[in-house]
Amino acid sequence: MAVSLSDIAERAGVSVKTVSNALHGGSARMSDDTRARIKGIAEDLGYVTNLAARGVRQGWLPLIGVIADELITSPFATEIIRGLDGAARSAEMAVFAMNLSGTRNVGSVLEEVRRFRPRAIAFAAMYHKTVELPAELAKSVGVMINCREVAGRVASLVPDEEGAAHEVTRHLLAAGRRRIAFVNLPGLLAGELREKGFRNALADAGHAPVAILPAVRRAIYSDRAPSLVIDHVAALMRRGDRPDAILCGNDRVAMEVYTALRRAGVSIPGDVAVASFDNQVEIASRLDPPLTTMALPHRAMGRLAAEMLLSGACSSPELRMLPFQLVERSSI
Amino acid sequence: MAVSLSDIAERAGVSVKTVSNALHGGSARMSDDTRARIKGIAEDLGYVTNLAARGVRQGWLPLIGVIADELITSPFATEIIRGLDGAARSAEMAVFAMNLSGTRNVGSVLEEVRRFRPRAIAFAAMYHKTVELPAELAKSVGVMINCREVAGRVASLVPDEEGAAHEVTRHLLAAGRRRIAFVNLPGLLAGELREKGFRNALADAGHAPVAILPAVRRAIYSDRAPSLVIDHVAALMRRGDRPDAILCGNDRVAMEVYTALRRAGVSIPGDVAVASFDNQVEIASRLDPPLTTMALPHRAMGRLAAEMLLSGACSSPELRMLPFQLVERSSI
DNA sequence: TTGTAAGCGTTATCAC
DNA sequence: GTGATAACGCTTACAA
Repeated sequence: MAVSLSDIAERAGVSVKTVSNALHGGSARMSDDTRARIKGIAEDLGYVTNLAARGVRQGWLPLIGVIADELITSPFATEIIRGLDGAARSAEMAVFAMNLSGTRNVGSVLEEVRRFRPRAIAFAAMYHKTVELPAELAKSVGVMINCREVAGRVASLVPDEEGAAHEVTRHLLAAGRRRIAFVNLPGLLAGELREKGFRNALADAGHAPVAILPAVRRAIYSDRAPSLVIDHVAALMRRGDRPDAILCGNDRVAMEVYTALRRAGVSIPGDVAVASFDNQVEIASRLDPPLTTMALPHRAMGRLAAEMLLSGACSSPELRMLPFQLVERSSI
Repeated sequence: MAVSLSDIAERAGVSVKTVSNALHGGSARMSDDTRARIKGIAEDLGYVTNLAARGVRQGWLPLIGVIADELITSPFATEIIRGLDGAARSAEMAVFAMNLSGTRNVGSVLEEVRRFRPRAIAFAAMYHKTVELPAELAKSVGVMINCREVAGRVASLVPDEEGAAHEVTRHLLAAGRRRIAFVNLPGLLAGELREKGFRNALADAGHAPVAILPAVRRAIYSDRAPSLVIDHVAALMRRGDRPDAILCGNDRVAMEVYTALRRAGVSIPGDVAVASFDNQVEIASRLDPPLTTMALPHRAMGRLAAEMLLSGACSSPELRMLPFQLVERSSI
């Protein structure tokens, strides 16, 4: 069994409480001498605080529980954890992530997390979406990250998709592009909002989109089959009014758009500028040419979530939209 | 404060112990009637087991602590967690990951993890590497995942880089390729071992490599600058004895090799076959043509690690190498 | 089958 | 400044 306060107390010839004060009681008044001596003994013995014991006493463990709606598999999704972790650490807390995979429902995972008596609980989605949380569960969750609770019972942090689309579209316009097409993600909330922002930005500038195409996600077919994006873009480039810029629903779509443009003998950005969303660095920085894209505010969402949870600022169930950041590379 | 066993006991008119038996004492003998009644009350009251309290009693929390040497940022690295998580869950345990980022050293993170009194601790590296663990820390760590402890004091699980390279090279040879070049990762253990397997496979078949080039990692320069891989491969293709296959150090290198080949007007796999390592799906499946690559055994390492930790089979500090899996797409 | 008492390591209360 | 003592919620040992 690990060394405990009483082991130290015995060795130091003082009471347990004194040891506790010396090691953990920040401002408890005691002689510097005693304190130093006790700390020395603790060090010698290899004492490590038992947070479980402290947890019984206090009613909670210094943990921020995170329920992730899918296995945290996408590279930028881990940025959410990174943000949470940084902010949590400042408060001497740790992040405890639990994945909601397969058939497990939110209720059972939430209970699993609650068994550990975390100080606060967040719910994080891997893709921006709407989530339905049963009323009794909503009470345990302090903040929703990258998703919105349908009933609006829980504070939510989401990326400002519409604003980002507006911004990147303005950027394309500022670069002199006028005939802009949008190859969108089908059936995703993010895609819907991005499209809205795109349309608004064009309308504000007095232009009309050349085309808005739904991208067919390769995953629907197979890992190996070519996606329909290629055909769509090929058709687009055969039109008389071919675009001079293509905005893509995300970086993965952009990767396929690049393939299509290449096959059509179109140069980027000479003939057609390309821009996108997500800043999935592995892809965006290695495409040829490197892709200009709007970076998702995942880290910021994580950090803000932790700050809200720990400061108890999650009382009002407001929806906060965080801005993307434009990452300029050379595809425009 | 949350509802406890005594709340249930009071309501049920029985002792705390009886409630404990009813809810947690799997085979404890008691009337089905009482048990059902108690469970009903627990349900009504919304009872959630307090693992912190149980932990004080037992001396440990049902956690597998994982110390990750870098922020878990690479998409396949999360597979390690996934593997651990699956196996841990079978044993009613949870995985508790702690990142070793920035200036924090292993000792302090290890202590941070130990404060939570996990049942077992694993150390996971994001890239296959050699790790030096101070002797006193090595004792707390049960297994090393994706890395090897220099002193050989701790059981280690690593990918069989050499075997994978041997296998994929044989695969290229079986496809009729004879003039194979290798664009390697510089300064990485994985690259070194992969190169060794590559050389051996060619030697076994009585061939010699056309060229072995160190890839210069783009990250060393900047997110936006082109990598030297492009120049290297261009030079390679201008040679009289140009290769009919290129094996790449990993999928990201392959992505740049694709760019270089494309610029050189070389078709894949018609003129040159390409194969690689990692199976970073986002990239490999979306390249044009989709990339044949050896998938890292991250999930298997995670699962095996958890099984070893929980069965106490980590006593012998042996090094186990797990096989990659060939994922055939259409670049060969 | 159920109850009682003790103990896990910590912190809080209050007395000295 | 320091020390008893109780308490947190749970499990174990033992008694009924």
